[in-house]
Amino acid sequence: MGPTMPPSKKAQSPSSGLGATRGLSPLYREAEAADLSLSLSASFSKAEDEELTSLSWLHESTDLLNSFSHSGLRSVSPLQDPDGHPLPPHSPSSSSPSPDPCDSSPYDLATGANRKPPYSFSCLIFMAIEDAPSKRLPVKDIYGWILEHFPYFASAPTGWKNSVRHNLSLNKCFKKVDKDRSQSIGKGSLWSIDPEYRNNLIQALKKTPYHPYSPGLVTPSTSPPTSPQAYHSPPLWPGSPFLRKNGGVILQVPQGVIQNGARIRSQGLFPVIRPLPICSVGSRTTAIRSALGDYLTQGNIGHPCDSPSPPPSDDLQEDHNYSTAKSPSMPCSSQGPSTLDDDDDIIAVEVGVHREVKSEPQEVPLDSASVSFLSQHARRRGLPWTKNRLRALGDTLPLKKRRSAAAAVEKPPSESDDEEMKEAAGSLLHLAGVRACLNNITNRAAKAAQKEKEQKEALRN
DNA sequence: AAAAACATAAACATCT
DNA sequence: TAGATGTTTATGTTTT
Repeated sequence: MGPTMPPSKKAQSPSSGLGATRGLSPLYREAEAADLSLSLSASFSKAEDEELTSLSWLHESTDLLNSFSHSGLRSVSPLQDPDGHPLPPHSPSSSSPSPDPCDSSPYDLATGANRKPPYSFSCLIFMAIEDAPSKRLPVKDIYGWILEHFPYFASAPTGWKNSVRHNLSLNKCFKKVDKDRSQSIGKGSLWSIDPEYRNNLIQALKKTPYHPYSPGLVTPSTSPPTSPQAYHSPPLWPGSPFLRKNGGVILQVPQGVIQNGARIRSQGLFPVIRPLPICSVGSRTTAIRSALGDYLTQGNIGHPCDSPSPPPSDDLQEDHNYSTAKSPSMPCSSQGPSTLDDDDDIIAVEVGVHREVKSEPQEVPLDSASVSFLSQHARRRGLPWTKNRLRALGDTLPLKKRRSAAAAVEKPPSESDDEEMKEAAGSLLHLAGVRACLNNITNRAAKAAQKEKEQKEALRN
């Protein structure tokens, strides 16, 4: 970027973070996937092969489904081992011989306060601002919010404040609000979230393994989103206005509890921070996510984006300030600039299964999150073509001017939500069908067993 | 290996 | 003037 940049270093894309803290998600994701990802899909295929003659696979699968949905639901609830026994928050001395990916976390689950939170500064700032009633905060209050929710920073080196300011300045997701001189708040300005980039911040939070945006953290809403905006930018974290308006909030963490370095408050906007996934549970969930994901992808859900047409970019970092420009609208996205990647696919399945399991198939509520997630399930990563294009454009402009310049080449969102709603509904219903089928067979098996038992008893008598 | 994402440090300007 | 705030540059680390 800078003209003085060493040639060996690529023009720095000093994107202030939009993504989750690195190093966590990929590690545990991989390990999870490697663990039980085969078990469910294997079960499904086994069913086909054996023509349902054996029911062992079924119980296996059903258990997995249940545990998956439950683990998704009770994201802050007691973690369980594969047998359903509660696990301590973090057990490095786990008997598992294989390396535990969770151990690689820089996070201290036991105290939460000693280690750096698994959120990038941009996520922290975002949460702070979103937590403010007026959705705008002076830096000082952003400091305060971070300190209040992440005690780690109380004893952290003072540089973090510099990083916060650095992020505010450089991340175009954050916008300085012109301060009314009459209502001066003292030094500095108020900072707010640029609505254009809000979705991207949400996506960034989603990429954090413990993000409070996870649909798994919330109860399914029983009514559809009330505003069109909700379809595009569903604020799904517990306590969000959206949720408050549409349903309940699952909060199972006592007030004041510190988890993942976050001080949990029941009334806060981001009161729930997902605990670091314990692998025995996490691997299950990923297994199911993976298996169901494959299942859904194999022609069970058609999506316009599955066609050979160029896949949309879902690079969240396209919204970074320094040299990149706002990410473009996606031809198949109803969610604004960014689309979903594999992580989001995971969430999509999580939502679907969770809802399906919790309610009758016909009662599956379709909120914006599940709609978007499911509809984009099979989407694949695309080349961030606009990123390069816009970067080339932006590099020649002063920092803040790049934003407007980039915006000038933006295209408005074009995809209708209806199509995705239909697909999502199909996906959910399909999941519901899978589950119903499983239940059906389970019931029949149980009945058969019962009958057999009764016959034996009758014979004995 | 290169690129990208993110963190951190620091210099400097501006404002209160 | 001091300190807070805001901007920018430089560079290191880690992940993709």
